[in-house]
Amino acid sequence: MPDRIRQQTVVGQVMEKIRDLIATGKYKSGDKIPTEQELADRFGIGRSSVREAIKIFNYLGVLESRTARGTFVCDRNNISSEALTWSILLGDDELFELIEFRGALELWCFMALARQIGDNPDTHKKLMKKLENNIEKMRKAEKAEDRSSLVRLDYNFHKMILEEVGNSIVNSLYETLKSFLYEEIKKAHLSVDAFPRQADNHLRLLSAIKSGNSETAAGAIKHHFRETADFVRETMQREKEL
Amino acid sequence: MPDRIRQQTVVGQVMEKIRDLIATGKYKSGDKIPTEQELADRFGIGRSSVREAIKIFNYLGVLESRTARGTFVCDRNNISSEALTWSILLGDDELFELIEFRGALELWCFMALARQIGDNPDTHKKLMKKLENNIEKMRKAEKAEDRSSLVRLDYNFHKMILEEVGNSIVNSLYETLKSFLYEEIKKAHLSVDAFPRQADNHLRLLSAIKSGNSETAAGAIKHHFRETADFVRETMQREKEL
DNA sequence: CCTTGTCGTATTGTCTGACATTATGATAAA
DNA sequence: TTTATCATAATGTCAGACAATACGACAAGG
Repeated sequence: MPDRIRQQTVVGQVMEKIRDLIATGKYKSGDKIPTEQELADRFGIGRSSVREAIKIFNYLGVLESRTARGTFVCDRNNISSEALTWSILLGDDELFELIEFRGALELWCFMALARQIGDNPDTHKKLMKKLENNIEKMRKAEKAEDRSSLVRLDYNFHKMILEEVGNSIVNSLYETLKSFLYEEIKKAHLSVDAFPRQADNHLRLLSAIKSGNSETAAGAIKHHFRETADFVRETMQREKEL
Repeated sequence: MPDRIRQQTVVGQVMEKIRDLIATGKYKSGDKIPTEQELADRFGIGRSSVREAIKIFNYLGVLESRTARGTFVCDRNNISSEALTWSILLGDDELFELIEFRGALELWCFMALARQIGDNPDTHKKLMKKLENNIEKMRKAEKAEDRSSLVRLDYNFHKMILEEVGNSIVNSLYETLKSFLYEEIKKAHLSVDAFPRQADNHLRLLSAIKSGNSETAAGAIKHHFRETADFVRETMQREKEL
């Protein structure tokens, strides 16, 4: 089946024009492009068509419109991984696939981090300190049976590691996953009597990282996620029984 | 420096509204959303504001507006690659992050697959056959110096594995990445004289999977991706020298 | 000299109403 | 049964208006 023929719309043509202006270097990072009215006049079209094109570029992080000032070409572009995010949003994926996927992201981050530490044990000292601190708080929360804090601490633990490795795409996706999983996991924690011993579990993860051996780290994170998955599975089972 | 305060614009709010409508499942893939005028009335705003929001979603491949028919929710494999294309114009950093991210997805799939085979060596026999077949074709393509085929075979090799493991999120994301990376890698292959010995490389990957040991698989895939990254880096270097 | 307040201006943000274009289905004609 | 015509509804586009606002100039006051 051939792709649907999409006749070139005015907005599409404007986008190409603007794209060319940037691609050819006519306007560079930080430059101010002509006003909407000016572009509309130059292209012989309505201002709203120009606006729609500019709006899209705004969303893509290519242009930035500032009220009363004008529209500028962005510099270091943080191209939106929104497109990737939407990909997740649009699917009616199973909870387990989300957890699996989250595991894939973390697996990679853990291994990368362990590897870096293996190469040079002096790096990431600060992070280690913060992680230890976090685990300490977990212990307190466990004692106080403060489950809400526990979930937050759990999330923070993983988030800190993700950020340290610093792939912005991975981070952005993780953030998206969070909004899906966070509530789910929180609910799970609140609904059951027992919950995993988080502090100990995370301590194991930390040791694995410190070992500087990516295989050890991989083993630990895989184990961790298998436990999480089991826990969620169990919780859902109980919910069904009600 | 604190983030710039960006006051919520009407269009931004509309986008959130629409996003919610989809996220909450009110409108699913293939559904027709209300007309622009209807949405404008419902939200108590002008039609042009609704249009701008819808336009952006159109570009991202989330919605599809058809003249005289209405606006529909896309299914997720239409997520626009064009949006990602823009990042080519931008820094090289993003490119490496994408490659890294792709590596993260594959790492997980390889390990999962190897693990499954380790647990039960009789599974996935059919896939193994197909992979061997693919490598054979690579050999021929290498002899014929048919680089275009080589890129396609490379992609297929990885795609087959991803599909076998069968996490739909991972697959969907990989598909999105493909449209973006495919061209980039193809360009790289075409522009340099030498290229890696793909058949041998992939044979190593296959053996690692067959071993049924996920650590072995992890090592192999990491090595593979380090090579790929180096190759791209090198290519870009050469391009800069021109 | 420095701060503060006021005002004009330029530009984006938004609304409205109009008309153009076109895909679809109903109806009529052959 | 096929073809032609037409009405309808929706998006596509345009023009004009006004609102909101950031910024610079300039004046007032200390």
